[in-house]
Amino acid sequence: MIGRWRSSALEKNKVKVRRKLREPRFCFQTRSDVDVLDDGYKWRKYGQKVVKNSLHPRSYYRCTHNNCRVKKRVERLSEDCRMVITTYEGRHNHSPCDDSNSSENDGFTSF
DNA sequence: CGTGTTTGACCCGCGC
DNA sequence: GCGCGGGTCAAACACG
Repeated sequence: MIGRWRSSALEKNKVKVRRKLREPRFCFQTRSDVDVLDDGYKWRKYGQKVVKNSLHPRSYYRCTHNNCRVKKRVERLSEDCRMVITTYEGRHNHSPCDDSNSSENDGFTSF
């Protein structure tokens, strides 16, 4: 069976994983021809799944930062292919164009 | 050579 | 208790 032995760290590391995901989710509806809107952050696609609500596949993006675990969910409307729903999950702990002047853990901790 | 993208499989929570 | 829907990860491939 040459499948996927994902049991690497899954054997006994079942603890602590899959937390509550309590981060607030910001949903934005944008009418654009492109799926991903460059808002200043870099996103890396980590999955794609088709849902019943939409006849189109949903794309899952993640911030490619070191200390940023913000997730972005891009869904397309079945009635309007040009309309995409961008759902931001979590909060960025760095500036959009992070370089030198980074806000880092400054005010986001209050959240 | 490195990073990003793509796809399939696996896991968990909820509904019936 | 079982089935289904939804979400995540990891390995391979393509492009810069």
